[in-house]
Amino acid sequence: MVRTVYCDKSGLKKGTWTPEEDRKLMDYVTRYGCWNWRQLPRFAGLARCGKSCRLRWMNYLRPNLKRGNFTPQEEETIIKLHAKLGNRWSAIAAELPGRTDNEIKNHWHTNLKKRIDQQHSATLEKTEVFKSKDHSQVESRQERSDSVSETNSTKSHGRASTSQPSESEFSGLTAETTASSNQNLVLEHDDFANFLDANIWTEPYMDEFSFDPIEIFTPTVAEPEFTYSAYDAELWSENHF
DNA sequence: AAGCTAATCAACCGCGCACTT
DNA sequence: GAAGTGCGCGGTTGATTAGCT
Repeated sequence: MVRTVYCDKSGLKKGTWTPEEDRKLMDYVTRYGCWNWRQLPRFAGLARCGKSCRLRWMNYLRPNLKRGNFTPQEEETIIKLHAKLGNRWSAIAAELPGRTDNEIKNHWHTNLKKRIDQQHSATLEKTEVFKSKDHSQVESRQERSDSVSETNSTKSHGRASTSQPSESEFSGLTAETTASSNQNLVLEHDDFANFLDANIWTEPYMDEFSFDPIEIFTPTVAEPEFTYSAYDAELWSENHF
């Protein structure tokens, strides 16, 4: 899962990082901090571009990074935040200590997105089933109504057989139907509402692009600037090398 | 065992923003 | 105000692994 090492035109190394490079970067950042990513590789003795160093540090070498599988709680948080914030991975990562934006982004694209899509299509399917079921009831109701009023009017024919029942058709139906005859329909409405409630991700997901980022994005308390002692570095190195 | 496909994830690339000169 | 520089972010790529036929 790593890119082969190669050098670009300017002689800068690209591709996977070697343990030696990691150690150099770790040592340097631990000792001097990341005062200038562009200059850093030169001083750290690395034939890498600053961007690459920054990325490696942020996504892999930075201490307090969690490795391994995402917990269900973390996944839940990601889904919620994604519904709220969209693809603002860094903002999402800020809410998940120890996780990087890259890691979250990868996890989203490889796992969570599919899951959400499945839920989304299941919701649509159920909605369609509900609509067609409801529609057929409207139609049968309309037919009965039509048959009654057939002698009085012939102009209303055909309307009920057109695609979707309108809102007025629904409200008319509620007003017209007796308690006993519409009981099933009411229950189904409730079931549908319950289904939507139970399917807690549906709404925010579908509403993803209609949020007001300024209104809903509540900045969290910034984490204190990372301070890293030589002892920590040693301890970390022991565990990782 | 071999070949193929899908999944995973580290790393690269390009763009935009903020800051400095 | 324009140009230059650095950084951060999000999208994309591609090598490797896992799973299936």
